[in-house]
Formats: sequence, structure tokens, C-alpha cells
Amino acid sequence: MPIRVDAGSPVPIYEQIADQLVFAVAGGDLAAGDLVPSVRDLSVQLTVNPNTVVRAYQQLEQLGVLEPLRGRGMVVTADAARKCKARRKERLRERVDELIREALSAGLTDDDLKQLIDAGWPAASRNGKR
Amino acid sequence: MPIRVDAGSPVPIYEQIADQLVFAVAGGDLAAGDLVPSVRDLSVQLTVNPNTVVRAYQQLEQLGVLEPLRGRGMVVTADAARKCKARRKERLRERVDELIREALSAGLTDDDLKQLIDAGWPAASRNGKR
Amino acid sequence: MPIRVDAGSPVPIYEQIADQLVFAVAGGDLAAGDLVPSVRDLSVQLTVNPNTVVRAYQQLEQLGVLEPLRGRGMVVTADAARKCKARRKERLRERVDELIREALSAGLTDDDLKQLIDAGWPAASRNGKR
Amino acid sequence: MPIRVDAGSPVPIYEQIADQLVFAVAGGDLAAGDLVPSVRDLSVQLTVNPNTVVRAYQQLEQLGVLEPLRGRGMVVTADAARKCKARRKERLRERVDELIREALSAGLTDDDLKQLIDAGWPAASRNGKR
DNA sequence: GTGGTCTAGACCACC
DNA sequence: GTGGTCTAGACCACG
Repeated sequence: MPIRVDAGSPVPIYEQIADQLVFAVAGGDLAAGDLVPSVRDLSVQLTVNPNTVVRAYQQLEQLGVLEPLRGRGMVVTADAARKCKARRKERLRERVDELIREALSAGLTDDDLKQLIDAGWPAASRNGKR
Repeated sequence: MPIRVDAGSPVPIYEQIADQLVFAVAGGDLAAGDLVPSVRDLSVQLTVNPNTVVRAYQQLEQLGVLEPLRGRGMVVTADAARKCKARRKERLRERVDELIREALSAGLTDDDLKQLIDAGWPAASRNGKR
Repeated sequence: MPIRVDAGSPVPIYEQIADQLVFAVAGGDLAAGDLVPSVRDLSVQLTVNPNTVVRAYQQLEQLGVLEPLRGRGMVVTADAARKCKARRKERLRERVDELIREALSAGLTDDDLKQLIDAGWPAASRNGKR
Repeated sequence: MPIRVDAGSPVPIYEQIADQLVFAVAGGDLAAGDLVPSVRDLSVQLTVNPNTVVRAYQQLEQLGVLEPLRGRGMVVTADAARKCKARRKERLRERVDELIREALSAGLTDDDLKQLIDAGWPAASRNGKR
């Protein structure tokens, strides 16, 4: 499960790491009971300071996705999958709501917005009627 | 044309101001040749640091939406409306693209996403036949 | 509102700080809308690294007790008092439950435990019948 | 005498083990002269690092509860029961004192605290007249 | 001035 | 080996 980090992004590195782990859990790539990479390992792999990884892990711990296992590392919690899916869904809803607000204030209709989505959606993964 | 600012928002105040002016121009509430409020006035009206207003105006000047009128203040440029509409559209496209990226990585189809939009779209302003 | 920190304690400094602020809010010494000391100020006052204070504040932010006010500092949220009181109460309950568990496994009765409390309770602040 | 260990607990595993042995001795489940399980056996039984068991035993040896019996293992000392009861009592006192401190700073009276205890005390094992 | 992030490097307890 | 905490010092965006 490769993790990628973009130091030039406006979103903090520790959040990029946390987000990707959330998605990995939500997507099933990481299951309950799995150990995530050690702070040190991940920090060298990403060429990032260990503290940055610690911060990402702590955010996930406080989210209830990871928990420390004394002396062994950080482990994915039992209901991490549920929480990660919920979080992913919630974030998506927020984005949709923002988008709707902006579209409305720009005077677009819902059909206009859907056309924009059709235009941007990659042809390969389309399923609607065409 | 009332401007609202939320100091608790993650988006910078100067950007909130600039955005609202862009929308005001795009929406016709501000026309070419109109004077925008003086830095001083706007800063007291919004209880915001004058530097913050300056920064917003600078951003708009650099965008070609405002231009300084010696001794009078900042005035809306001739083709501000066009530029603001373009900018508004461009921002919308960016948002849509981000949303599509996130939806794809969450395993949604384009129809799923459109349903989310239907769900969030305020009933009052709906037009699409369905 | 003086904050005290004990570097020799097993409880982390950042948590000592956060705990004391929670109590200050629960006790009314800090009200909604109040600004807490700046990270830099508090760090010199406690002769502690700024990062340590940052960490305390972030924990309180994530608890919903503080929120950042762009460029002005960290401010006590509207319902911080409620949250802090709830948190204080919850902590007390946990402690009581731990104590009960330990008392039971030591073969004590509830009356025994209450006698221990009477013995330890400072005479000055007693209200029960005696 | 089954020992349980929770790797996810904040209290160190070696301390969990030691505590449970202290209680076993105080409660009479382990008597003077009894052999405790070998480090190896206990470590496999608890799926715990042998060093962790060693550390627990060392702590008990230093407490005067266990003593090494050349070639045979660790054995419960003659006055272990007395020491364990004393230790149990002392810990209880500490906990009560902590609780009292916290209750005071939360503005509770001694009666309030006793009510909390009544609320949390399992009904089955109640004896006090009320 | 404010907080936010990151690096570097240290020390600790625990397993 | 693991994570947890702390220091020191830097840079950034924002007001």
C-alpha cells in the first residue's frame, strides 16, 4: 500500500498521510488488526520527519482508526472501516454542498452542473446512459 | 452590496472579500466605472485590519478587475464583468474536477454523484426534468 | 488565571495545560469569546517550548473548546463551558468507576469506601452529617 | 489463577501482571511458598515478551513478595500476604485521595461523591444501610 | 503580532 | 524494535 506525499501541496503532509490511510482502510486495503508501517519506517520511506508521521498517526488515533499496541506499533481498530467509510462519505457530502452553493451563486441550474460533471468525468469509467 | 466576512473560516479574509467582489461584478451588482468602498471605510465596516482590505484590492487589481483612479480610489475596470465571469466559471470547473477525483477514488459512479447533487440541491431552485 | 506545570509529572505537559484550561472554562474563569494567552506568551511564562503549548491548544481545538481566530489568537468557543463541564464530569465518573472496581477486588464494602473518603476529605469543606 | 493482560491499556503490561499477582496473594489465591509460573510458561500463556514477565517478577521481588528459589523458580515469600494487603490498601488510599482532589476542584461535596459511588456500585454487592 | 507546519535531534518507557 | 514527549529553531500565511 504505497503512500504518496506532495510537499508542495497546500494541504499539510501529516494530513495527506492520514487521508490516504483513511482511504486505504475504507477501501479495504487495510483491515482491522493490521499494523501500519512504523513511524520510523514510513518517515524514511517518505523522506519526511518522524514527527510528521507521528502527527498523522495521532490524528488517526484520535479519530478512532488506529490504536497503539504497546511496543508493537499502531494497529487498525476493529471498526476503523466503518469510521473511514463514514468519514469519506461525509467529506464527499461537504464538497458537494460547497459546490452547490457556488453553482447557485453563479446562477447555474442543477442540469448545468450535471453537464459540467459529464464533461469532466473520465470517459473510461462512465456508466450513465449516453 | 453587503460584504460578509467570517474570521473563523479557513479561507483567508482577504480572499473572502475578493471573492465576494468578483461575484458582485459577475452578477452585475458592480458595473464598470463603479467606485468600490475606500480601504478605510470597508475595513471599519467589516471590523477588519486595513491591510487585509488592501490585500484584497491588490489581488483584484492584479486580476484586472479593479484599477486605481488617482486620488479617487479603486474603480471597476471596463472588462471586469467578463473577467469575473470567466474566473467564476474557472473556479467552478476546478471544484467539479476535485469532486470528480474524490468521487472516483471513493468508488462512486457519475450517476451516484448526480444523485448526491439532486439530494443537496435546494428544491426551490430546481429546473431539470426527471 | 495562572497556569502551573510540573515537568516531573508522568502526565504530559501539554495535557496539564489543556486540563487546566478545561477546568478554567468549566469553572467560569474563562468565558466564551475570551482569548487565551498567545502560544508565545504562554510558552515563555511556563518556560516551555512553544510547540508544547501549540499541542495543548490543538487538543482543545479538536475538543471544540478553542477555535482559532485568524491573526488574533485562540478564542473560547460558544459552548465551551458545556463541553468542559461535561468532560470534567465524565472524568470524575471514570475515576469513581476505577475506584469501585479496585475496592471490590480488595473485598471492601461500599460503606468501607465511604469511610475512606470521610477520612481523606478535608475537614474544612465538609457538609455531610457528622 | 488466570492472569489477563490488555496490550491496548495505558498501564504497562508488566505492571498489569504484577498487580494481578499482588491481588492474588492478598486475596489468598497464592500462599507463602507457592511457586509462580515460570517466566517462559507465563510469557507463552499471555503471548507476551518474556522480558515483560521478567520485569513483573523483578518488581515483585523488589517488593519482597517473590524470592528466587535456586533452580526451582520464583516463590511467594513468607510475609507476602501482609505486604500485598498493605500495598493494596495503600494504593486504594492514593486513589481515594486523587479522587477527592478532583471532586473538590469540581466543586463537589463529600455527599455528592458518595452518591456517585452509590450510583456506580453494583447492586448485588451492596451492604450499607440507607 | 498571531497560529500552523516542518525539520532535526534528543530522551524516555515499554516490549 | 515500538511509540510518546519535548526542545530548538526555522519558515510560512495571515492580520
